[in-house]
Parts: sequence; C-alpha cells; structure tokens
Amino acid sequence: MIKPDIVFVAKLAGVSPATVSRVMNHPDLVHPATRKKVELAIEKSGYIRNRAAQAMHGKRSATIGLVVPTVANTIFAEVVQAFNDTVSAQGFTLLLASHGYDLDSEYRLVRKLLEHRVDALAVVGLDHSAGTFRLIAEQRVPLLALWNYLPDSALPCIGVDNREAGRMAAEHLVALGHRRIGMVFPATFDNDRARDRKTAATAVFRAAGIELQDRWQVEVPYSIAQAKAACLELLAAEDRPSALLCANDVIAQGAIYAAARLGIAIPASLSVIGIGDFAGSAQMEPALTTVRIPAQQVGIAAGQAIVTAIGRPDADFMIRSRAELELIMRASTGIAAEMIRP
Amino acid sequence: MIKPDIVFVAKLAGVSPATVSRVMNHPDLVHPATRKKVELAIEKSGYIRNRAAQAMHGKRSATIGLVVPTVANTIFAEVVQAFNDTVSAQGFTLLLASHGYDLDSEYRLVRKLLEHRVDALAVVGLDHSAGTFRLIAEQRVPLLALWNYLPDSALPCIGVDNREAGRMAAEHLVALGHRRIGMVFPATFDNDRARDRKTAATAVFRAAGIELQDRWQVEVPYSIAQAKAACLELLAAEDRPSALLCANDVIAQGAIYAAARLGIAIPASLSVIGIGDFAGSAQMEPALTTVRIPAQQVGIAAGQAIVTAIGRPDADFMIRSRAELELIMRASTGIAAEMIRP
DNA sequence: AGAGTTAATGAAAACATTTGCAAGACTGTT
DNA sequence: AACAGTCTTGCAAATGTTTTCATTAACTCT
Repeated sequence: MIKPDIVFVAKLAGVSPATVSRVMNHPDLVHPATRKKVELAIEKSGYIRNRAAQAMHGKRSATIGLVVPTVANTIFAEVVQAFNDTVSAQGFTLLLASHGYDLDSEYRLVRKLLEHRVDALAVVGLDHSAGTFRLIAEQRVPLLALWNYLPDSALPCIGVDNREAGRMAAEHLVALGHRRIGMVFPATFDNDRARDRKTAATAVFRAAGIELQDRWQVEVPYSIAQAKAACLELLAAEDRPSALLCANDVIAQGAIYAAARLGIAIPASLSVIGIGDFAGSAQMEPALTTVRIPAQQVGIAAGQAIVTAIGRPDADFMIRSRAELELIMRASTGIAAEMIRP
Repeated sequence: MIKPDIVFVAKLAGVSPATVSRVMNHPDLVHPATRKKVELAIEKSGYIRNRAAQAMHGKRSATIGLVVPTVANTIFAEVVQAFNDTVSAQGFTLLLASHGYDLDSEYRLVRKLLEHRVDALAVVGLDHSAGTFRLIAEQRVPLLALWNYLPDSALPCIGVDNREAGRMAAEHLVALGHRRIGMVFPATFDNDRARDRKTAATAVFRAAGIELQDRWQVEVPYSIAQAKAACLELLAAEDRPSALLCANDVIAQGAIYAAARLGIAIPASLSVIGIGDFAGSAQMEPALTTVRIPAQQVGIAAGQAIVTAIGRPDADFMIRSRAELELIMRASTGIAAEMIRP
C-alpha cells in the first residue's frame, strides 16, 4: 500500500493528472460530471494533496508565519487566536515561532520561516534587527507588524499607538490627583511597546510637574509572580507611592495581589492601572482599571490585511491601521488620598 | 534580481548543486575547503534553501503539527510554549491549529496539516473522531496525545491521568470535612479531560456518602468571566455549598472572584479548589489550592518523544508517560465550618 | 448544415531539491 | 612505481504538482 499521488487518483478516475489538479484548484473549469468522478476517486483512494509539491511549483504554500515574543502568557493569546482563526478560515495554516523577547533569536526564526516559503509574515512590534529586515526585503514576502501602530512606521502595521496608551494611563492618574507615582515596567531594550508606553507616561508626569522617585521605578519581566514579588517589596516600605502605573495587565495583576497581601486598600490607599484589558482583568476583585487594547479586533484586521496582501503579489504592501484605545475605569483606581479634604 | 537557487549558489562556488546540497545536509561528506567555499557562496548570495522542494523529495518537511482546542487562554499556553521551544531547538517548526473544542473541526485541521506533510502530529487529549484516526493511520505519521495519560490508551500519550486529578481534588475536600459540594465544569461532550475529572470526583463523593445537589452543579465554558457570573448566581443563593470543585484553575479563579465580590470569606465560609496550577494561581489572594499539572515538563517530554519518533520512521511509535500530579495546598481551602466544634 | 465559438481535457515542461551510482583524486603500502 | 583502498565530487534520475498550449468535442447562429 503506497500513498496515493495525483496520478494514482487520475488513473482511478480515468482522467489525466491535470484534470485532478484542476478539480482541486479551479473546480469551475471542469465538467460537473468529471468533477464528480474525480472527487469520488479522491475520496476512495484517501488521497491527500501535497502542499510541498504545490509550493515548489511557485504557487502558494498556504502558510503564514507568525513570530511572537512568547505564547506563555495572556498577553498575546487573544491576538494570536483571532489572527489564526481569520487566516485559517481563508485556507492558510499558521507557522508559529516565539523568541522570548530576543531580537537576535528572532532573526533565526524568520530565516527558518522563510525556508518554508511562507506566503507572508507577521511579527509583533516595529523593532527588529537590521538582518531581519534585509532578509524579508530580499525574499519579497509581505511583512506586517502586529500590535503596534505608528503613523510613520517603516512597516505596514496594525495595532495601537503605545505612546497614546502610556499617555492615557498617566493622564488618568494625574487627573485623580496622584503625585507620588511608581512605574512597574519590563526591560525596554528589545521591546518597543514597553518603551513607548514608558516614555509617553514619563512625559505626562513631567509636564504635570510630578517628579518620579527612582525608588518607585521597578523593572520586572511580564510575569505575575515576579511582578507581585517586586511590588511586595516596593509597597512594604514606609514611604510608598499612592499610585502604580503598570506596563500591562499582567504586571498590574501582580501589583494588586501584592497590595491585597499587605492589606493595602485599593483604591482607598493605592491606585493601580494597567494596559491591555486582558481576559480576566474585568473580573478581578477589585476590577482593574486599564487602557483597553482591542486584541481581537487587531487580530482579525491583521489576518484580513495579510490575506489581501498575499492576493496582490505585485502591488507594494502598505497599510497603517490604528485601533482605538479606550480608558476603562474600574475599581482599582481612585482619587489620591491627599486630595480628599476632610 | 532573481532569487538565488541551489544551482546559482553552486555556480558561484564553482561546484555542482549536489555538493551544495551535501554541505547543508551532510556536511561531513564534503572536504572542509570545499565546504568553506560553498558556505561563503551561500552567505554572499543570500540563498535561503527551499524546504518545500526538500519535503517533496520525500525527506523531512521539518515541521510538526500541533492541534489544540484553543490558545486564547492560560490553559495550554505553558505546554505549547515548552513543546515549541523543545522541537524548535531540534530544527523543527510548529504548524499550529486550534479547533475550539469541536472534534469535527479538528478533523479538517488535521487534514490540512497532513497536506503540509508534517513529520509528526501532536494533539490534546485522547478523544478524537474516527475520521481523524483513520486519516493519520493512513498517512503513517507519528501521532502523540498531549496532556492526557491513560495506561491503556490507544495512542502514545504524555500527560497526566485526569481521573487521578479529579480524585485528588475531591479527596482533599472530603478530608477537610466538606459535604455540601458544588462542581463547576465545562460541557464534557468533546472534552475527555473534563469528563475524566468529573466522573472520578463524583465517584469519590459517592463513596464518601456525599450526595451531590443538582442545584450546585454548574456548566460553564473555560472562561473567567462566565465562571464568575455563574458562581455569583450559585453563591448568592441562601443555601450554598461549602466547597467548590472547579474543572480547572481558570474556572476556580472566576469562583474566587465571585466569592470576593459577595464578601464570602475564603476559606472560612467557602473552599475553592482548582486543577492545573496555571501561572498566577499561586499569586492570587487568597492563593489557590489546586492539583498541579506539570505543564512545562509535559511539553518538554512530548517534544522530545516526538522528535525521537521522527528519527525512527520504521519502528512503531508507542510511549505512555505519566507525569506526576501534586496537590498544592494553599489558602483557598480550609476545614468545613460545620466540622469546627465550638 | 456549415462555420465560428466556446468548453473540456490531455501532454509535457517546469519547479528546487536529494541521492544512488560511478568516476576521479588522493593516501599509504609494498 | 603500481596497487588497493578511501575520500570527494559530479551526473542524472526522481519527487508531486501546476500551468501553458494544443487538441478535440460540443454548442450556437444564420
């Protein structure tokens, strides 16, 4: 029992391989009766077409490469799911790679994906190594930056403006009268999202005449456990901030747990704001105030854009789409204690 | 500027295409000096080998298919990450597909992955449609069930025994003296994990002479929001259970938030236990008591097993590996109120 | 009924690689 | 210096499709 190939099916159906191929790729070109015969033969033989051979012929590989920093936490789960669902519905399969926030490793992954002749490539963020860009340019593969938006980005991008996200979060805290503010962020070296949010937030505070104390600025990776540990230390000190601006909801979640552990009342004596509005943020107690990133919407839009780009291989691919951010006020932020006059 | 292929590189290096191929696949067969030349030519031309052509020749495609119910929440995030890291380190790339707990849709996805000639296939759980099994058997692709373990499974499997998980959780509640017990589970129709856990737990309760009240059994999908909503309703009633056994930590998290919202003290007046020990469960306040599934360990072991299986294409692939479960007692469970004598 | 279209199919070249086989180039040995 | 091995390398066939072009069969219109 050898695996049936297209000529086996063709013989079984009494037609030529060309016709079988047409049944699968341009069904409208073959006579309904013949099509029936062929479909029956495919069914009967258990034939499964070989995409590798198809890809080799210069046609589509029907795969799309997606490179994310990590799938191991909530951050990208929703985007990845929405993106996958969208392209999958159009017949594409996802080749997934994750680099753990290391742009050198990203280069190697992109190379591997190109070896597989992906029809297009999506990456998270706009920051990438020169090698990565060169590689993709040479191969002429549509490339899309996911999750970020910048009006003057070099890449097509679909996502949010992280500077705006940082600004909105910071302005919310300022509006509530907070002046003793801590920021909990990951290393911003290989992470443009975190960097943009942080600098924008810092600018807002500076403009409001707020001086950021070094001892209230902490650096932790995107991990609930490490965020909680760091905040435990920060908040246990005699002299603690009245508000915490967190790089994203994962970190904010850690901060809230730390406060709960220490018996610090939220929002009465501490305000916490996150960015993202991940699954579960709305359900927490206290519910998390955050700047909502419409992950699902971004994933779907990106999926559609990339499929469209694949359909027009000639045209240069450029799109810049900004998804709207929204401040979601919930229970984790409140008016600064020192503002409340007795 | 045309994309360089292997004969272009060969000409540039002054050798035959065969030699270039050998440099990439069997470097030890070519003279070091020639190898240098060829590597230089590859570098200089920006050549990227074509895996499709390689796969077509009957060689490896260097891809592994992974089918999960969903990537959109914490449940599989850690396993997927560990699995991906492991196979990626061995030169494989992951083709990812998700079916949203629908086994018919799974069939179609498996078919798509086989079209891409994946070298092996990993799926979550042991429950799959007959069509799926037939397909994979016909194609002779190594298949591994991830996440589940059964001593007499038809498939190679690496994971935990969900019956044991259910039993451990139930026994913990029984040992604490709880008799008024609620269970919060998803639909078990297409989900053998949930089913096994539930039946095992039910058996334990029955053996302990505990009668499960229908009004305390709720069905919700794996979603924090929906779990919280359902538990809010369940716990608001006059007559509520003293303990909740949740199908996994995501649901348990929802339950804890519901209790917090209602001002029900945990564990004083309500115990909650989950299954999984997902990221964040240890950090919650109160920290979640749960049956730990060593996700990372399972992911790594599965990745290694599947790579090994690919290396031995002749031998039948069978492995059954049971990962150890562990009851992690934290702050969300306590002795039943009615057991505490004044 | 015959000419002109249109629809349906097949033949064969092309796609980019890998590998079995065979031949040429060395090495060391006597 | 000739011989037997052992290394290296190239030739050419094979892999499973898709698509262009050509051919045949089937309509349509006057």
